[in-house]
Amino acid sequence: MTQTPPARRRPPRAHAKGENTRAQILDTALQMATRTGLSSLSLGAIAEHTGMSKSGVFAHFGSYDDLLIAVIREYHHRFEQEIFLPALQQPRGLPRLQALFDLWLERVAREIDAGCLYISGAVEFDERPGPVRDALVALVRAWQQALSHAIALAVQEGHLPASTQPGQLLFELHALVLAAHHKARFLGDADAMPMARQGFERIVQRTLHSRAPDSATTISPIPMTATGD
Amino acid sequence: MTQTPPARRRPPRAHAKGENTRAQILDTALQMATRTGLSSLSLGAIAEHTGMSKSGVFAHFGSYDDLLIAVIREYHHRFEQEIFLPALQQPRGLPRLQALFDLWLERVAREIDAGCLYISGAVEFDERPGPVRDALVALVRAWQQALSHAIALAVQEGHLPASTQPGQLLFELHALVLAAHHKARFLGDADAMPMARQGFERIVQRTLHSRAPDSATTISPIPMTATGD
Amino acid sequence: MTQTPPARRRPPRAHAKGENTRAQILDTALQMATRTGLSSLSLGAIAEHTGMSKSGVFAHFGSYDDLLIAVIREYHHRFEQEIFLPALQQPRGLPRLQALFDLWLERVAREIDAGCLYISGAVEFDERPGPVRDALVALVRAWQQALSHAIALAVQEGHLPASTQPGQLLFELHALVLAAHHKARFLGDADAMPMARQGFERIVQRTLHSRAPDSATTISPIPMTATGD
Amino acid sequence: MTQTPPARRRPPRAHAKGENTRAQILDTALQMATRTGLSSLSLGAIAEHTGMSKSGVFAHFGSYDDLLIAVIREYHHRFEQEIFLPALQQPRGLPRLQALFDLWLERVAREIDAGCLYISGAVEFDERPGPVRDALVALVRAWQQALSHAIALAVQEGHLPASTQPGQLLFELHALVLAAHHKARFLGDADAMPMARQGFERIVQRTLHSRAPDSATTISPIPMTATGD
DNA sequence: ACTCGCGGGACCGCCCGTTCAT
DNA sequence: ATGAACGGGCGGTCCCGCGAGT
Repeated sequence: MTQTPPARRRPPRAHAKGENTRAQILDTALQMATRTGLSSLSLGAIAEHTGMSKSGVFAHFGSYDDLLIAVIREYHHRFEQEIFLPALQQPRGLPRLQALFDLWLERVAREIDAGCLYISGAVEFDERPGPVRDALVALVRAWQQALSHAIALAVQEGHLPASTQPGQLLFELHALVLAAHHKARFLGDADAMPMARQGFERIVQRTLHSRAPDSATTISPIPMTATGD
Repeated sequence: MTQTPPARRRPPRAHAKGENTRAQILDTALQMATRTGLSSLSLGAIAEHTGMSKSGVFAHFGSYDDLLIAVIREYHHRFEQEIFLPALQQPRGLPRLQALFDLWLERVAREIDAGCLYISGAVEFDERPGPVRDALVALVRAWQQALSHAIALAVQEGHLPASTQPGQLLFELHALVLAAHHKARFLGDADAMPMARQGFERIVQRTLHSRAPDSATTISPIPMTATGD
Repeated sequence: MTQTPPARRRPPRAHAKGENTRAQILDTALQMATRTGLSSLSLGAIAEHTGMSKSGVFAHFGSYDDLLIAVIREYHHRFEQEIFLPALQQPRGLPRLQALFDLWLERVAREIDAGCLYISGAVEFDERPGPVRDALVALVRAWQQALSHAIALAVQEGHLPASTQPGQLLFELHALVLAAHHKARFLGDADAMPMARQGFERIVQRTLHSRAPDSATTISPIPMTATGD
Repeated sequence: MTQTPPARRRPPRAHAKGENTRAQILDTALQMATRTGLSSLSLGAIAEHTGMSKSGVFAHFGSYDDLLIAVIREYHHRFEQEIFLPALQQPRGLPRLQALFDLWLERVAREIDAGCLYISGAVEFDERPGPVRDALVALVRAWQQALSHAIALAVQEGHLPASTQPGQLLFELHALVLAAHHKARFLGDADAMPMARQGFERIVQRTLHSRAPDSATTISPIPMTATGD
């Protein structure tokens, strides 16, 4: 969950006004992207929503691709603020992992202003190589790394058995979120989130039972400091 | 798994030449769509790939939306031929369910001429209401119905405990395929398919042990005729 | 009001079926043209209205222009049947002239299925030289010739003074009809026809008074055979 | 005769360059429209005539309809400058009415760069409802209002008898111009203008004699200031 | 330094009249 | 009399640069 290098073409920003405008553009664009997908972002549409001119929008980013990348980075930043950091408040181990999962899930299936860019973007760009896709992949990988780390900590804490395959578990948790996204946003079914949550519990139960069938079924809150990673 | 809502404008086709051309257009378009997404389909691009003129392509479908719908239906048809029907050869119960899952999975993660339209289309159209989305939703639902049926048969055959929650199981299986699609096509990881398969096994184990821990762990091949559904 | 030479490209027609179809096409096309103008005629639209295929429509006329010309000729034919011939029933002189004027006027301002092709076509083709315009001009001239002849007869009969300038009178009568067309169809005013009729009366009164102020003001029906021209 | 409904989309223009280009586009488009009709205006054709790109032309008007409306308004503006305002220089009453008629007539039958949009547009849009037609109707009505006003002034000045029916007179004058347009531009006859002028005189005579046969036949130039309306 | 007006070139879905073989 | 296919044109939108205003 570390940050990738700064913008590629633009000189280092100094003037506050331009910064603010750029931030406002990104905010608007991000809202549009999470609602109707990255592919619905056009300079004209952003300009209309922001009340600026197309070229005014364009000037803040060297190209359309760079704008997309900036939007993705902005999403990543907010994702960190709203999902990753809050989850760090939870004690390390299963509670934190569960928090990461729940917060993500909540974001995915939220009704308005939602849609996870990591998910919709993945499909939109899965066969369109280029810098945008590269940026997206990098950030998704960072997020998966963070999840992996949380899993490792849970093993380390003894909440999950030592035999746990972290990659497999990550894969399965990710799968649940993807499915929730699909079921909620595409099919329009209302029970996507409880199903994903139940899936999480079932996975954890299964993991616990596979090698440690005698431990407690309900996860007790673990009284450890555990704020850093 | 059979569903063919009536065409909207075109009269029933009779002449063989036009049929062939139309089939060839659909074939080309389907290849393009599975490789780079439905949104990459344009009349001009299809015309170029087929060596026809734009208007020649257009004339076979009353509108662009109708073309998309035809592509989706064609995908559905092939999906039936290559995944659903072959799986029916397996004895009903877990073997057939596994076959459905495996064949689907294989299609999803194939390297060239692949990508599952049910998955990519879902994201591309999850915020674009209209007849195209409706057609897509209908076919995805049909496919999920087929999977549900297979699960129910597995319960009926005693391969899965009576306490099985079919909806939850379907959700989790679907999740694995979505994740495999994501991991293979977007992230480019090679181990997507084994992970999905292992996920399948873990889910089945979980289901078996959840309420009926005493039944057989290994699935014996079931000696029933069971070719129909 | 004499007929111009037959079609230009098609071989002499023999088969009755083809004749009937062609007549039906012309009928449909003529309705469309009088309602929405010659420029709204397209092969596709005609095909749809007739239930035929585009090429089926096309095949009956060597080209689009020939179709237009055929439509214009068909209009001319009906114009003769519905306006010219009935007016010939009136005794020659002012009564017949008035009948020509009234019948024409009625056709021009009729609410549905109306619009005089001689008028709308004149504007649509006034700067588009070619065979269509030539045909249109020829038929309009024929009609004006007929009007001129009626005027001459009225002078000859003594209903109009010998000093009458036939060309000028024709011009002014034509003007009234054009104005009625404009006022009724474009401006949508309901009083177009009475104004045109009053204009007719005023012109005739003026003509009568200019040199023969002593003759009868009301036109007495003239008891002559007068069926031919 | 002044009427400028608010523009529909574009912000108020400030930069001179764009204004100039827009004016040049309108000028070119207006020439094309007066020569070959409003329906001959297409973005591509205008672009070609102006040496610009289609999108360059398009960008100056929010839509094709807005372009047409702008062309019509431009015509209206020039009409005011070249016909209405000069006629105001004539003393009110018959001289001014005659001037309005003559100047209009001259414009209608001019050989190159001519054709009256109020006339050709009326036929082209008489069956095509929409904003373009609405704009055209509004401006034609404004012009007719101006003519009506001039007629009323002529009555007021005693040049025409009090019994004059202004609507009828307007109708007949309009008729003459329509007929001149038809005769000159469609039939290609050279004597359209003199006929229209003679028609004007005959109408005036008719009006004078209809109820006030005792007044002066020849119109004496009226020695009044009367420049405003 | 920032923002904008303006214009371009490519492409979009769609419809046109036309040809050709059947 | 038809269906297939074509080439060209339609109005409209896209992303993108240039030059000038502030």
